[in-house]
Amino acid sequence: MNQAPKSAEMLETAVTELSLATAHLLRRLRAETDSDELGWSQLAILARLGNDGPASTADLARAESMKPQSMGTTLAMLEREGLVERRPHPTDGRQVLFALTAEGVEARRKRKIAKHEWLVAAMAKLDPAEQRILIAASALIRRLGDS
Amino acid sequence: MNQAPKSAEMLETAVTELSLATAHLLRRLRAETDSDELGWSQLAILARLGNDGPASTADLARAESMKPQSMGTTLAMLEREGLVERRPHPTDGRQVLFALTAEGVEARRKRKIAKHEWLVAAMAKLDPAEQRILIAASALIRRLGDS
DNA sequence: TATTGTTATACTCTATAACTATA
DNA sequence: TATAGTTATAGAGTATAACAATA
Repeated sequence: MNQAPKSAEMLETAVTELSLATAHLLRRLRAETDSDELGWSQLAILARLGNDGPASTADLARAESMKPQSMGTTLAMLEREGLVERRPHPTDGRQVLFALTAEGVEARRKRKIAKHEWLVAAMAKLDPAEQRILIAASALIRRLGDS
Repeated sequence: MNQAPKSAEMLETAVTELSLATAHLLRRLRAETDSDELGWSQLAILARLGNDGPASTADLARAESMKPQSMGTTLAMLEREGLVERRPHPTDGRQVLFALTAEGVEARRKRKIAKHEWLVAAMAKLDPAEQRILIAASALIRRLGDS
């Protein structure tokens, strides 16, 4: 008996645990958060535009596993709040590039703090080894989502 | 420079990564799943009733970080599908206990497999050390959600 | 013909509010 | 008066369908 998952059944158990636990964490996090904050996909869009620069609706939809129509709706909200702005694509007249506004840069910095306050406090209570596991797992979870 | 988070800022970064990555994974998982499956909270309810036995609406709501009204609605759906059944509480006439039906036991076994098929495949591609990190992290994430 | 984006509509999940019944 | 549950309504987030513009 070693620590590695050995069978499809063990992987299935692990996957069930992972998905139910993460679903619960996100529900909890929403319950603990003041509701006029930005949603997860909205924060993800700000992060992506901040890190990678301007991007089109279709690019962002692919990156965040959403349909382009849904991404369009979400971008329209962020635009209405003044956090992103439209730019014409230099060569392709169909595309619209979205970029962070100055206000969007500021929102990215500030508003994610409110959203995460509860989780920061909860994570601060873990010991350093446990925190390291979660940090390593975050990178793996991102890879799974992107794969 | 060691591996442990040392400041509030490092914890904030870690928390942002964790929440955005998990939110993306759950979106992706939904996109990859045939849509007539059970939702996450529905699967969580079946798991909890299967592991811990019958429970009331209020108990389940607390356990899954939902409002009792929302839990009531969700339980009503599961009842309509024949997966859970009502029982009177032995001593408290206000409470209703919910329990898995035989069909619910079966659903718990079968339908979560369909829901998780994609993630099992993705996780199977990780190496054993990475799988172990995710398994350890799942338990921590559950603790964070319950805390 | 394929791709990008928009608009309209609908569905899922969860919340809030108002109510009834029991403790 | 406090707690458990129900019903009605609303909101966020995302999907599908139908369409227009550009490649």
